[in-house]
Amino acid sequence: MTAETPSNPATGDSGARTVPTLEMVAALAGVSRATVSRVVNSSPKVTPHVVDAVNDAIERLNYVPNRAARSLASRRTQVIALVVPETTAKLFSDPFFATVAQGIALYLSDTDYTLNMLISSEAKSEKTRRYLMGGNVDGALVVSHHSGDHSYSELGQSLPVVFGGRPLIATESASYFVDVDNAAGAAGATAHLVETGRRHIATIAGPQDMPAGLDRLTGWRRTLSMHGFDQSLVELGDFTPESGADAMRRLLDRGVPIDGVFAANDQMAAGAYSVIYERGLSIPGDIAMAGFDDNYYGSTTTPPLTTVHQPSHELGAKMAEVLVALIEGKTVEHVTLMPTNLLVRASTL
Amino acid sequence: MTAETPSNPATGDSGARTVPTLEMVAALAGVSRATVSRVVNSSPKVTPHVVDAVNDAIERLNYVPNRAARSLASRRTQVIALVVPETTAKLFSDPFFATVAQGIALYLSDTDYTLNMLISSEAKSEKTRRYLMGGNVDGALVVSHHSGDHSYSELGQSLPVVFGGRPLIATESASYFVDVDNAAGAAGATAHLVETGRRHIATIAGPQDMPAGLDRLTGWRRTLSMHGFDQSLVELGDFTPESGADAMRRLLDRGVPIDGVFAANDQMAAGAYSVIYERGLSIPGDIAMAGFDDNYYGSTTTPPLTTVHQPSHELGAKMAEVLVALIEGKTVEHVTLMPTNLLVRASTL
DNA sequence: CTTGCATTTGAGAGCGCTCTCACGATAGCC
DNA sequence: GGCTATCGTGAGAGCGCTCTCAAATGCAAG
Repeated sequence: MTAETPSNPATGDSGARTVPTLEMVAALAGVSRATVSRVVNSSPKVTPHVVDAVNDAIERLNYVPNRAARSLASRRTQVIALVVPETTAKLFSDPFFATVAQGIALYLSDTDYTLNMLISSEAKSEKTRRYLMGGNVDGALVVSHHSGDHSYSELGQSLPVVFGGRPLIATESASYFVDVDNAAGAAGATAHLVETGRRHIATIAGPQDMPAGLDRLTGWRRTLSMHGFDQSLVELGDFTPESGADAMRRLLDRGVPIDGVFAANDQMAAGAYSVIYERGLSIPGDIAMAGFDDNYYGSTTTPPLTTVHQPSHELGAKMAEVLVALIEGKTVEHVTLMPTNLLVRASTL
Repeated sequence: MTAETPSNPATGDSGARTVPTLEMVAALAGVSRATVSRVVNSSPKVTPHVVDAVNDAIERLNYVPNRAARSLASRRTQVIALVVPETTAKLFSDPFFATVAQGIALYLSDTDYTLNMLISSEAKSEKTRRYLMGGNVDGALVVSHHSGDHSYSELGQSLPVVFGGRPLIATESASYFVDVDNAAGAAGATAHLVETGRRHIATIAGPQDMPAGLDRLTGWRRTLSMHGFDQSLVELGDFTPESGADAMRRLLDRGVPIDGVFAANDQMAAGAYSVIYERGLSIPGDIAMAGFDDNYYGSTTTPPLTTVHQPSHELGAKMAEVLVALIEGKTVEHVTLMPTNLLVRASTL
């Protein structure tokens, strides 16, 4: 309405609405700063009657603790960094990642921690590292699809760090991570295929240099070996629909019977669909299909794809939970695997 | 490797790796604290030779300014909040939103500002408001699909706030927002249909209580009226594929000639596709289709959908840019519209 | 009624930084 | 050469909070 000054209250112009301080609350409540501090931090040793008086003053002044001052004095920042390597950020539109981030944010909104999201490009990784090490955060969460981004793994030695997704090489024993139980999910999906009567079950596996690709293949093998079935029907893809189609083509070209396929993700399964139809085969009549991820690709195929749902939201929440526990000095498991659940749809009858 | 203590350096146990302070840098460089501060903040009035000495000391100690102390002393937090109403967060997997967030983060990574992401549920909106007003952030960005979430609009009076997406009622003159130029994008897509020879152009509009729905319809009208074409071929949808299919069905049931359709988003366009094929019509032979959003739905149809691409990444960056300008006391436009660009694909020849 | 102990409260010293102000040094001027 | 500007630098006072430590209070026991 007026000029452009009111839009910048930081300047402290106009009414000079001073933000209330601990001091002011103390004065109003007729106690000392220390006591107010105790109430604010819910220390047990304060007389109930005093607590009320202080809370009343806080309410009246609409007091909010100043984070900076608190953190300076307590040497705790109450800030958690969410580090997103830029390579992953490119895939930010990836629903999986976005949902993980959401889970993290939601979990933290119930705590006193604040989420600091930072995208670290290759070029500025040194800046990021410095920021993290400079005592500006209490801990860090690193979410990444690429295990190569574990250049941040060394961070774990001087700052609590929790990774989303397990590193390819688990030798970095000092680090903490939360991941989806890929192997169990894949084993479950494969078991479901077996239960529906399939006996010649192939898999379109993911890249074997990615934990998700590796573990899902392992899960498939686990179920097959449990039943003594043939484990030779493996073709690799790179998680794209095209690679799924190619892999399916190679599988069918083998000329051996195939009545079920477990694809390591929904994209590849969707790719496989087109090839199956090309060959005049039906789903699930001739071949039952199961995928992994539970995303748009699987839900829009005809018939809808049976798939392994990942608890991405819960994964994020768990990451945050583990980190907070770590920061607060509790002992926690280095590895946490989140259970998946099978979403049975028409592609497996 | 050892116990679980080393994983929590915050405790300050073990080697007690003290974080270097300004004081230490000053001592090492043989100058006063004030001078180091000047160098760190690149004040112009420091002798070059001294600057070097200080930078040298900073390098040697691996010094990083303590954010809390700095913010306490300067009364600036260098923190920008990204407020995501929970209703929007539910749609976090929405690529549009995720990309906007990414644009914001990326822009800020080049500044001295830090991004604080917070999801505010209805229940905790008071907590969020307090946090924002409590001097913990220098400004806030509010991203939301629902104009109803502008309960945060009042924030603008005491804190610099920039909204992503324009509010439905623009009377809140004091607020700043950045939006995609929906009307221009829609007008452009429609103009493209005209250019390819279409004369009977319908539209599947979005909800008229959402700015995006409203403005895209306006854009369609603008182009048609410019050419003196019939503007009666309007059916409303709610941005879902199903609603698009229904709207298309209603349009075709009118029994009047239609040779082009502008759908207010790709999802509805995809829904319309199925109905068009059901009726034995071809795309673009009988009917040319254009959408809006440029997402997965449009790119996977057959033929691929001509659509309006939104600069979501740039939108986020612009929001951050406007907010930073605002914080720094500069005068900026209240309204910023980001240009869209038309992605011509096979659905319009 | 005094002594001792537990428990609540207050005083005060920082946390690491910014920023005002005053100082000494250099430069420019008549 | 003495005078006033100009400039770079340092001293020191906080910013709002936490936390230690001591004082004050209350209460049970002697």
